[in-house]
Formats: sequence, structure tokens, C-alpha cells
Amino acid sequence: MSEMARQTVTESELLDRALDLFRCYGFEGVSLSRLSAATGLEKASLYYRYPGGKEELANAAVGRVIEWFQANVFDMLKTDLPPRERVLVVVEKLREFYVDGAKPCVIDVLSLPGGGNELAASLKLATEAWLVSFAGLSMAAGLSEEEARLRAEDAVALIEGSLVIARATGETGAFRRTLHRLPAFLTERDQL
Amino acid sequence: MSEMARQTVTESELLDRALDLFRCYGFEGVSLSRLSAATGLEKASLYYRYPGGKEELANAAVGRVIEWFQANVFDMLKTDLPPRERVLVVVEKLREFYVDGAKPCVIDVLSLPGGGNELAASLKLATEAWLVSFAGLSMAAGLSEEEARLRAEDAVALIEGSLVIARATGETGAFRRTLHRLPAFLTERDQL
DNA sequence: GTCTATATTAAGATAGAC
DNA sequence: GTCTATCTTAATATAGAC
Repeated sequence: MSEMARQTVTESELLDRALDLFRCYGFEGVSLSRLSAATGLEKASLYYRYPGGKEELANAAVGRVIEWFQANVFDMLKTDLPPRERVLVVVEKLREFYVDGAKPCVIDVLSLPGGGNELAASLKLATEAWLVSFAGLSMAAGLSEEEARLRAEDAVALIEGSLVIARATGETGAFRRTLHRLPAFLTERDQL
Repeated sequence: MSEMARQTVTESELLDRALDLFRCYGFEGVSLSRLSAATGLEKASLYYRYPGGKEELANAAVGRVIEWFQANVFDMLKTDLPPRERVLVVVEKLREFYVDGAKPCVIDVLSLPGGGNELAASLKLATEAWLVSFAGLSMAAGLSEEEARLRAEDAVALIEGSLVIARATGETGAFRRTLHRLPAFLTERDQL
């Protein structure tokens, strides 16, 4: 272990800070200089860890956030708790992730062109997994497969859209209301 | 009139092409070289018309699209047609503007940081005008002021969010379904 | 009013010392 | 593994001819 040089920032700290930049400024809006400033590592050191540069860093950061969603949202919605209980837990996780509407959605901001094919493919997969996950919960709550899919699309759209409204206007009310309704919206009939 | 030099591209053509770049690639994703290629004007000529450079061009392009929304959406929703008829017209205008879900929303893409204060302020005003406009229509259809405001927020969020889903996944079904439901959604009770 | 040519700055990226 | 220093390219922006 004596050869193990102490890293100035851990891998997870580095990716957390990179993700925060990418989700707020977009792929094109983040430069290696800003990444260097945010992580405390010089550009050359970032290239040492991520030879593919900004694109590889963004892919790694997005990979981490997808893992987080897998554990805290997708898998959580498949536990054996009652459906409504599962959603209540997920709502709190989402509230935390989006900081009550103050932070943008990674899918939204990073799905603009510029991030490369791998990034686009990851976000596409993650979005579809999110829809499938919400739909699965709705089916567990008793909705038909068709109803569940539509409900899932509406729920994800309401979250994404209310975050857009929050970024454009500074008002997070719509987002917070969307989260508050999410349990009923995904589990009860006659919603939309 | 003999001194009036024929412009290679008209002002409106130029701004239309600029807007198409900005809404698809974001402010940071559009360079003057791309604007030059898309408009057929050299960079120096773009600076002649817009001394403020990319930022002034984006502001002008967004100003035009806001005028379009004012005429085709906000004002249209205040005509003396029956409320449902008004929405049907607006739905077709929105379908056209978003090319059936294939083109992103200007508010979404250009509200990322980088576009400057004036752009951010324009988008904020436009978003609030959109919400007020939808809410006014819902009130004309008989909903209470409070109900109408919530319905408007949900409608705009569903549009924005379904466009995000479309960009991330390539599937425009959610967006087209949102437009299809919009008349009932804005005018009838018991929707959400 | 548009062009060519160029200045200036910042970006992405690498070499090599420690 | 991180640094300083540097390369290369592309971006914003301007000068001056036509």
C-alpha cells in the first residue's frame, strides 16, 4: 500500500464536482479550465485520469449519476414495499437530487449536441429506464400496461418541464408541486 | 431608393437561421463560424449588422420568436372565439413551431447560463407570459383563477418536458400526445 | 454592406520535470 | 500522480480594402 499516492481529490469528489458543472452549464459551457478550478487538479492531471478529456470526464460523471438513479430510483421502485410507500421514498430522493428545483436535470442539459455519441446513448438509455421504472410502479399499483406507460411519460415530462420553468423563471413552485403529487399521480386512476 | 444596397440575406431569414442554430445547439454550442456558414454572411458582416456579436444576434433572434409567440399563441388565446376553438388553433401553431416534437424549445435550450442577462430576462418574461396566457384561457373556459394557474403550469411543463424526452430518446409520442390533449386539458375540469 | 486579412484570447491537448 | 510549460487549434472580434 505504500506506493498508493494519496490523491488530492477522490474519484467520487472529482466526478461530483464535474457533474455539478456539466448539469448547470451544459457540455459546451464547461471548459477544462473550469473543471480544473472546480476540482483543484491542473488540466494535465485531469488528462492523466481521463485521457479522453472533457468528453470522457462527462461520460464518467453521467455514469455515476445513472448509477445513483439506478439505486435510489429505479431499484427503489421495485422493492416489496407498498407502491405508494416506494414513491414516497423516491420523491424525497428526487427532491434531494434536484435540490428542490434549484438544479437542472442532467438529461435535459446534457442531451444537447456536443457531448458525443456515448453520452447521448447513455442519456437515452437512462431516460427509457426511468420511463420503464415509473410505468412498472404504476402497474404494481394496479394500472394497465398502457395506462402505466402514459402515466410514466407524463410524470417524467412534468418533472423535466417544471425544472425548465424553474431555470427560466427562478420559480420552483411547479416542480415542488409536481413532486408532491407524484405518489397519487403514479398510483391512482383518473389523473390525466 | 437607389442607395439601398440589396442585402444578401434579409433580416428575417438571417434571424430564422440563427434561431434554428441556437435552439438546437444552445448559445455556447453556436460559433460565429457556424452562424456565418448558415447565413452566407462572413463574420465581419455579421458584426456589421450586430456589433454586439453572438450575444446581440441571439437576443434579436429570440426577440423575433417571442413576437411570433405573442401573435400566434398569446394573442390568439385572447380572441373572441370559443375557448376550445382558440386552443385548437394554438395547438396547430405549436405543432408547427416544434415541428411535431423534432425541434427543441428555445426557453429550455437558451436558458442555460452563457447567453447573458438580457437573454435570460427575455426568456423569463416570455415564460411568465406563456403561463399567464394559458391561465387566462383556462379562466375563460370557466376554471377558477387558482385552478387555471396550476393548469397552465402543468401544460407548459408537459410541453417542455415532452420535448426534453423527445430530444433524449428520439421518440416524439409524448409530445404529440400532449398537444392532442391540450384543448381538453386547458378547458375541462378534473384533469390533474 | 460585404469582403479578406489579421489580431487577440481561450480552448483542447501533450511533453517532460518532479 | 501532479505539476509547469507549451503546442495547436478555434473562438471572438476588429481593421481596412472594395
